[in-house]
Amino acid sequence: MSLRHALLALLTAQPMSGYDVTKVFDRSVTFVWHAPHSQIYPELRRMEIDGLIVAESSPRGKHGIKRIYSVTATGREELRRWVCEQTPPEQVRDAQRLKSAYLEFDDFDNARRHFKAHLEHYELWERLWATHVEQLAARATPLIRERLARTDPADHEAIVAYKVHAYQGLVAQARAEVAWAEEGLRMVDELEAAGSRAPDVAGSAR
Amino acid sequence: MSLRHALLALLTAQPMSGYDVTKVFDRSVTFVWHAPHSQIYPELRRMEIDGLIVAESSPRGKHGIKRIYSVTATGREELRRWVCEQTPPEQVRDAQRLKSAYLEFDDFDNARRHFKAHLEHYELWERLWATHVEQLAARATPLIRERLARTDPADHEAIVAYKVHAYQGLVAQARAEVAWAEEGLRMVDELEAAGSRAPDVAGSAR
DNA sequence: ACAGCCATGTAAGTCGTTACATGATTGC
DNA sequence: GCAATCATGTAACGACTTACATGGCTGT
Repeated sequence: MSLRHALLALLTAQPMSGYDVTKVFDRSVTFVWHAPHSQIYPELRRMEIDGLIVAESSPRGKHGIKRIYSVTATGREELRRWVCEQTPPEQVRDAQRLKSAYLEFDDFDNARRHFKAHLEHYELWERLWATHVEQLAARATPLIRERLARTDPADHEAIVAYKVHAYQGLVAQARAEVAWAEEGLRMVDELEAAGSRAPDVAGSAR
Repeated sequence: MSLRHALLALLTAQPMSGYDVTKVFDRSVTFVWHAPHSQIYPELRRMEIDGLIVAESSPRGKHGIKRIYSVTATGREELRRWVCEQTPPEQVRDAQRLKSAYLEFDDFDNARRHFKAHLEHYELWERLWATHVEQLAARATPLIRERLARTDPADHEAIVAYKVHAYQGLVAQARAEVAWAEEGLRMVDELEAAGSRAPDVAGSAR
């Protein structure tokens, strides 16, 4: 149940509405966890019921209510518990890689298209994450400013260092993916040059 | 629905029982996709209903039936369709990294334990995947032998190359994770040496 | 006889995706 | 007046996890 902890972590920086959270989650580059609003709103409600957060409600129009959530002492304790706990590493489940292992069912052009898309995707994210690392290191994002403003200055160095390091990990991953896709493109060219049979039919032999 | 395609891909190498598949999935290093048997058995049944695979059944003891599944022409076509189709890259959802970004809620010793576990995990998998790459390149695993025996020799080079490349991607990922964890350990040492405050209480300031 | 692995399932519950739905405010 | 964006939800379905459950075969 990491969505809950992602939300808790975010709200320790700054009290926010559900909408603000969805923005940070799916529009900004700020996060290592994706979730759609249809998952976020109900989870915030459940967290409120469980006493991890409290909402300050104000009316919005005739019907709606706007809720600004902030983390309670219980929520803070739960976040601490989760961070301290060792969680077993996730199991591999990598559809992109799985597919790449069976490209003999596809033709060379499409295989190249496949690796090109991979390349472009990770080049983009490498840039986004790298930019975010810079901004974190410069303590320049609104969120890190808020977080630092709410914590003891003696902790600031560690708070920033941990976040910078986490995003650097994502940058490194992205670089590895870019290199892998480039290698894939070279491989397809070589296979084609070596005159491997048009693989459209490969695998259908029996 | 990639489990379905992972199963299809596997069964194109060689007809197998559900049990064999679970072995390949969770005991051997052979795969880039994890799934427990409780997910595999029902999925195989559904795939049979959908005409993607057929079972050759033989009785086992008084009650049980042993089923050996093989891929039909429809199944083969479905696999081809899936491989050719461009799938959007997965969204980030990385609990380990999320946690690492909030280690200020933990103490230095436990933060180190966290990175050590990460390091050991990926060192292990790097070895396992690297070994698998070697064995694939040497065409030495039972599964790749079977697969090659059932396909046109003109395709063998591509079939092996794609699989080798896929697993090399996992090896590269694992190396990046190892380097990241080592960097994390250095970071914690530096933070401690620099005398950042005991972070047990960090973040609880308000 | 017992251990260990072969072999196959069900069930309950959680997590996540996709689509549907509604209304308010702000700026042009 | 309209578009864009703010803001908040529900519903259905599918994917995945964890635990429970059963029985066969093989070697010692």
